[in-house]
Amino acid sequence: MSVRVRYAPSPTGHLHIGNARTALFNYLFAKKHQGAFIIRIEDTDVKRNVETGIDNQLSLLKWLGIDWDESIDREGEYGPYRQLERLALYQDYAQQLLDRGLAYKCYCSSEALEAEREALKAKGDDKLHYSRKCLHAPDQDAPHTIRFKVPDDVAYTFDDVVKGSVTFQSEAVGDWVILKRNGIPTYNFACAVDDHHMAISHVLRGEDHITNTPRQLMIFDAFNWERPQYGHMTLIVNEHGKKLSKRDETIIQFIEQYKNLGFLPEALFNFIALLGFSPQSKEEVLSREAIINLFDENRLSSSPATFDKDKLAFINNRHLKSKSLTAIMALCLPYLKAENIAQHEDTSYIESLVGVFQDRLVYGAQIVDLYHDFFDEAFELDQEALDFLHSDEGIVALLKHVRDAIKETDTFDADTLKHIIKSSGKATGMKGKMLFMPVRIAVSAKQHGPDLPKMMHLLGKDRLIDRINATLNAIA
RNA sequence: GGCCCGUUGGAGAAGCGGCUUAACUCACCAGCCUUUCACGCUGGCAUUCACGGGUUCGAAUCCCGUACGGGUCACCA
Repeated sequence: MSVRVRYAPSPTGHLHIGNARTALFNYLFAKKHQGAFIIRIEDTDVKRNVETGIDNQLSLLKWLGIDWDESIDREGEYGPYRQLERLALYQDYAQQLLDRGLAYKCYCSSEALEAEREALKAKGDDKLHYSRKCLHAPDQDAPHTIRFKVPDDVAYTFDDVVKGSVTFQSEAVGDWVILKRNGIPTYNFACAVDDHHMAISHVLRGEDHITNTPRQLMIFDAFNWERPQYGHMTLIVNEHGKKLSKRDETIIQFIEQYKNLGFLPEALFNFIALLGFSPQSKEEVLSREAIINLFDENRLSSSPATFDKDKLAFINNRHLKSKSLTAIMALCLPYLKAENIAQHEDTSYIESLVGVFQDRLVYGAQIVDLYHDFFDEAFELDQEALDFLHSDEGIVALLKHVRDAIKETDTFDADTLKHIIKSSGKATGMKGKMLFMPVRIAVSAKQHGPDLPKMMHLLGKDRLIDRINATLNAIA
């Protein structure tokens, strides 16, 4: 049987990191097994469908570098790929179950069901299952749902690709709705019918779906269809071990936000691939090709994957470093323009600026923060900096020498500035750290930063002189 | 509460009964390099795998129990 996997998003909003991960692993699985990757749109919750939801998600998947073989924009022989266009199919199967006595019509109102559940809860009942009140109800011409009649005493066992053997007893599941009052199937029913009809061989999805699996198996068994193989990928959790919630503001969770911040798609691809999967490799910074080659579903982790922001930063930084200066300039330019820090014409300025920060840049938009950190007018020496400046008698003379040399120079570039620092050192007897560090502090107020002469060049002559004077005043 | 799943260093994470005196990565620290900073390179960083029992010649690895954490129980997907 050929490998066919699917990613089944609902068009309810933006591409979440967890969904991107599901899509990515299915894509990798298909690549590895020379199978087909299908995207099926699960739009059965008509109230929540968002008009542009799907186009937006698909374009972001493409941006990440995830491609598919069949979907709404690439019809294969298993279409349509949108569930609302397949309603007749589900209705037909629901009718078959009805005819065979494996399902029944339920005339209970939502309110009545809600009350029933509340009552059970109040009684302390563990199961909260539907009472089967309508199991033998006479056929009526009234609005109804169709419920699947869950068989008694059946153990649903499946060999999960990541969890191993998992069993659910049928008693754990109440008679569940397969067709809603509006004639649209519920998720579990549509999903099972489509997985069969689209010849899906493997279902890789998040662990939050694991309790849905017995319901879907019931449908496969009822029609005697061959079950696909399931694999439930571990949840992505935050640093406190909680499932990533879309409301959690401490973690950026939507792919679009990363794109807007100037993260690299290949870095995100890399990072997401490491969420619940660990390649047999000493290296964690990997290209898409390397990840495709290294992917192995047997190395999917069964313990929760922690979303590690530091790791993301590291990975993106490393991918960024391997880029050409031109590429990084292109990445940073929009942010610099938006802040009026630079314009298209200033290529040599942008080149110097980006070049100076290239090593430490984590994402494109960060260039603005780095710029402000080092070039803003605000210039304040903290206690640690002052202590350092007071640590040697010769520092005042050194700074004065540097300042005067800057004043007098006609050429103003990084090489000249480097030369000025060196000759000031010679003239005042300062060297090594005691030469560079006072100058660094006097022009940036910081003890860490980019290459000193280059940074000084970017600061400009006037600002250098002002800052050195301010420093001299501060330590006088 | 029922049912499912998980628990390895400051952080991520390998390991699937002897090759583990627990890989690799991040962070951190030290040294080298650079007349500074950063990059880079080298080295250091868990006598121990939630806890308690058991199986075994041998357990982080298997079994049972406890604790803790999480997921799920819709006419949502």
